Amino acid sequence: MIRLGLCCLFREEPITFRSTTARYLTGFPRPERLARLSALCLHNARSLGQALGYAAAHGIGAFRALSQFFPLYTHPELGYGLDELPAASAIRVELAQIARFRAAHGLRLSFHPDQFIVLSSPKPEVAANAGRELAYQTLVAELVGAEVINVHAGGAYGNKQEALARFAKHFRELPEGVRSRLTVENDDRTFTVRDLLPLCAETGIPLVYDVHHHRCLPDGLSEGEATRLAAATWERTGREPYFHLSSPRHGWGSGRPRPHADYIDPADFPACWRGLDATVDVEAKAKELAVRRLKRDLSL
DNA sequence: GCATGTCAAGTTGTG
DNA sequence: CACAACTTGACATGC
Repeated sequence: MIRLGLCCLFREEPITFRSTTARYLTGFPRPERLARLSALCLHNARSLGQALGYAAAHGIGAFRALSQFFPLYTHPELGYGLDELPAASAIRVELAQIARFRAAHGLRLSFHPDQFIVLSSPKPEVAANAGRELAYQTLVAELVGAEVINVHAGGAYGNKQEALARFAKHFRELPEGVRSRLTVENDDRTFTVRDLLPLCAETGIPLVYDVHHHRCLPDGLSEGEATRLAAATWERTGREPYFHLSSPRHGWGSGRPRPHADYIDPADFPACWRGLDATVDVEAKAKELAVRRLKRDLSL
């Protein structure tokens, strides 16, 4: 059975996630910085709990958390540890409640680090920074019971094979908690499903199949083949595959199909996904409204 | 109060 | 060579 997932934010429901900027925070002495960050982290923890409550109430089976859940956690100057925050214990209580609620309702939780997380980089400091960021998201993932941290393969630097070899090398150097959660997604500029399958075979990393990216950057595989091959990379883990779906804001014939539309056109839902056991993250700007509309349109 | 410009990080591709 | 696109706001600032 297909379960639909909501990504990061709400359009109408009053559930918000707060952040701040490094530039602004730099102006305060460290104790006040930590106090401000603490308030944001506690707010975000409570909002994540509300988000899961909303999902459970509306038959939404998965939620993707914001990367900036703990704002600036890994920043080189402004970074901090959870237990340095004045509200650390209240935050831990919230996260533990979320973990229980998530498990009780069978909801899936995932993280999707930003574009700065590049495990294929030839620059040691970039790969090291990626490791720090992944360690942070893993810390939160462990506290709330999230099972997936999904990344793109990054840049090719003129040679995809070498870039993927560096990705695999850096992957093997990551802690077990990160490795067991990490997944890799085909993107719309560089790495296709066909490119990533050898990496997945070699490392055991599950492949998240984004059909919109596949349509923007085809690789000779049909959607049915890509679906089957991507799903096969999940079998070893015993977990349900993750797919991503969006519709083009300006239409397929517009010359710029990449930007996401407010809602999903049901015609963009691949016929070969019907009846599968899979989680489909809905990447649509109308957020919870789009998930609920698609659920209705597909009679899920 | 409300509108607007800015925001840590990387890479690619366009103008 | 500079800069927008990725995602997508939310925030601080300035009027």
